[in-house]
Amino acid sequence: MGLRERKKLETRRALSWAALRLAVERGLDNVLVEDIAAAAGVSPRTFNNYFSSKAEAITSRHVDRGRHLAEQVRRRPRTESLWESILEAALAQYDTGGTLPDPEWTAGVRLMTSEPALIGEFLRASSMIERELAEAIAERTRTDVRADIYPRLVAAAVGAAIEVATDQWLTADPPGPLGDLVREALTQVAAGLPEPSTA
Amino acid sequence: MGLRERKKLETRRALSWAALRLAVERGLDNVLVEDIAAAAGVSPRTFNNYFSSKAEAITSRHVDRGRHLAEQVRRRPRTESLWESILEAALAQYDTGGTLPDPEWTAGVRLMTSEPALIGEFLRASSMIERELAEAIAERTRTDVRADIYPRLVAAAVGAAIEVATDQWLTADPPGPLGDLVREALTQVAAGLPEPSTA
DNA sequence: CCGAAAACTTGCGGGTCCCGCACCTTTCCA
DNA sequence: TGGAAAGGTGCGGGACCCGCAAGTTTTCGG
Repeated sequence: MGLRERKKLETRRALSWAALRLAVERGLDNVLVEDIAAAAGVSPRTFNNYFSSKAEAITSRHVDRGRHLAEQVRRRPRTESLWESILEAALAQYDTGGTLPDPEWTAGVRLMTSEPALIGEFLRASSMIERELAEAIAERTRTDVRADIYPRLVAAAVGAAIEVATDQWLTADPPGPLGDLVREALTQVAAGLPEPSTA
Repeated sequence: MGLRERKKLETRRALSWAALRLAVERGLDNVLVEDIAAAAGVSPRTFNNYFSSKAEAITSRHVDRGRHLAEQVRRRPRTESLWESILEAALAQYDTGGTLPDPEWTAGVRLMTSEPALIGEFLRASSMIERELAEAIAERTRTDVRADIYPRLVAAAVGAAIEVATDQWLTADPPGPLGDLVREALTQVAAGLPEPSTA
């Protein structure tokens, strides 16, 4: 990888990181593009060469994380069933086993899901991720992303499960382990979300 | 309902309708807030008293449609299972039985899901709808939207299924009946999305 | 029916955003 | 090593969105 591309990636990371950090610190409305650019050591004009909006810069790291999940699903051994692979890949990312998740990530998600101006872009990012996840699933199941409804359906359902689990975790009063919630959500989805018996 | 509220609702409808129509006709970038306001017979400033952005105005009708779905789930007879109710409510909205769906709606969805500046707001709107749907499901299943993961999980899964079905329908080359796709998607989700046997 | 209060509309002004364009600097590669 | 390609920057402008302070319409109690 040449110097050129390395610098670009570095600048991109610096910008998205600065955007997220500043927005968490002061609130989105108190952060100008100018501030983000300054914090990353580039001109304001350059900011918009990398991201087309503040929101996109902030959600950029969320996208990276999601890509990682799709990648992991792809790497899982074929001896597993699809749902086993998905569950394991998801847990590898969300089950922190005892310790708390990265506080920076927590603050980021909390910001993106609460600030009205960010929610849309956040969901859009999730949607992009689901597209990649669908590709991975299509590969695994030998289905066709364009012709078959199946891979996108699974990807969307998985995305929904993780989203709900995360949201529940963020608002739960005594915050239990996030991994457990993700497992619970995915298991229920894979079981067809049977109506709870009103015993 | 007083004269005041009636007029307000009328203005709101006029604005969102004008926004959608103009955007479909000329493309989003060739429509100014000024144009929308003019088409609805109010001042530009008034536009932003009703909607906080062009995107919100356009997606407003999508929200209305979604609310209707949640409402219908609520009204279904309790003799049905939850999934029966959901399926019937969804089909009542999406199965046009033979005839083609409202071309205005089709154009609207196509616009909202293709124009980058609208996708975020579109998903945000869907998310709002899912929240209401979750309430309806919680009511039906005597679960708690805040404490239990179940109702939101179902709502999100249903939203995902409808979204995928719609998207598939929009891009399918010989466009089959939308109702069939929605039925198929919801049925698969309710069955736990079993991995297709690689027969 | 009336008059004040409440609600809505509108114009103005300003801060911000985002992009096209042209110019300059840096990196690449033959 | 020198031209080509790509990235960074400043300028300028169109558009957006909101606060504010009138002005106007609807409401409602007496």
